[in-house]
Amino acid sequence: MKTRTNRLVIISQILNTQQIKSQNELLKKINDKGFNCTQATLSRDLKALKVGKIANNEGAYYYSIPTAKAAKKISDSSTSYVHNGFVSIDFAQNMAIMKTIPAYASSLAMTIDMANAYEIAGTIAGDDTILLIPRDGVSEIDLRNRLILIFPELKDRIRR
Amino acid sequence: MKTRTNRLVIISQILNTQQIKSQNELLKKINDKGFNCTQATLSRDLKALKVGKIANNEGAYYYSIPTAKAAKKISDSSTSYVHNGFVSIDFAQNMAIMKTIPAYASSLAMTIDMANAYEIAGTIAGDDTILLIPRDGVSEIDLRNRLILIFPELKDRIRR
DNA sequence: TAATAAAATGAATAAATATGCAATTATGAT
DNA sequence: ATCATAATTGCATATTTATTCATTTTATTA
Repeated sequence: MKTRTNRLVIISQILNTQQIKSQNELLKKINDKGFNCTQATLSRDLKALKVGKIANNEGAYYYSIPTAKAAKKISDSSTSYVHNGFVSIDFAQNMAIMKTIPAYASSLAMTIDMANAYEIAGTIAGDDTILLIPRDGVSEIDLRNRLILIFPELKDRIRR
Repeated sequence: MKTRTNRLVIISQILNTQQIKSQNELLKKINDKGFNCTQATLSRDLKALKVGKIANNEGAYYYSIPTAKAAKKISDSSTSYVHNGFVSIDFAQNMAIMKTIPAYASSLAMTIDMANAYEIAGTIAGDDTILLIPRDGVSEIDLRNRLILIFPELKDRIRR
């Protein structure tokens, strides 16, 4: 049976696995799967799914379903952040840049400093950002693992 | 002086602070600021900035500038660097991390400091790395454009 | 089940966005 | 400076997406 809900499911599957760049392109794929509908319906479907249109590296635009990642970000900022204000962590140029809830950076940085972790040469905290400077020779993985030791609850949030 | 780069800066400022839902809406704001251009130009500008259109919680669509996190490495460290030691630049968590030829970081950072760029709150230079800290509210695009103003020869290496 | 309300859809079209082309302006090289 | 090349832009229009209105399908209630 080909109900609207089925169609929405298929659409989100398609958008999660392919870079679709127009509704007509999507329409063809949807028709191939046995749904017959028109562009007008797809326009409404995409709105219902809150699908956005964003650019990839090459600058080509494609439809994008709000990802689990984005959803997570939203839930992070509203409710379920961990106790110390941790929001996210990024690695660049062999440093770690940790984002926190506004105003939480210095207390979180202090917690890190007090752990006396060998891997961490020092920290610089702003309002909602901490820069973690690893010692020479310390890899990103080493740093991640150390942070997980300090904050076990980060385990599921720190890996890609 | 109202150059294209100026316009791009203003556009990104607007998009970072307001939820703009159509190019005509943006066109009015841009015109108010003294730029006169047409919708066609804005269409091209948005593409150049890789602006996407995404839904907010209520399901209304608005333009969105890609975040620093989503932006990826934009320079190629294998090609020849420019005269002042610049090698590459990366953006993360709304900061810029600039790599230079070894020992060139502090002199390059000094050049940046002397430009007295509003967008840049400060710099920290190591041996071959400079951390550029933007002022609150300054976007990655603002920073890129400012750096291009300081070092015109970066133009092709700093923007996609 | 029949009657009624709500939701979903297509066809046509409005609205929004992108683009081909020609003109203009900026950039570089000699 | 002068010429050549590349970048930027507006206009007109093509392409893409959203919406109105009428109709059909699905759900709800008596």
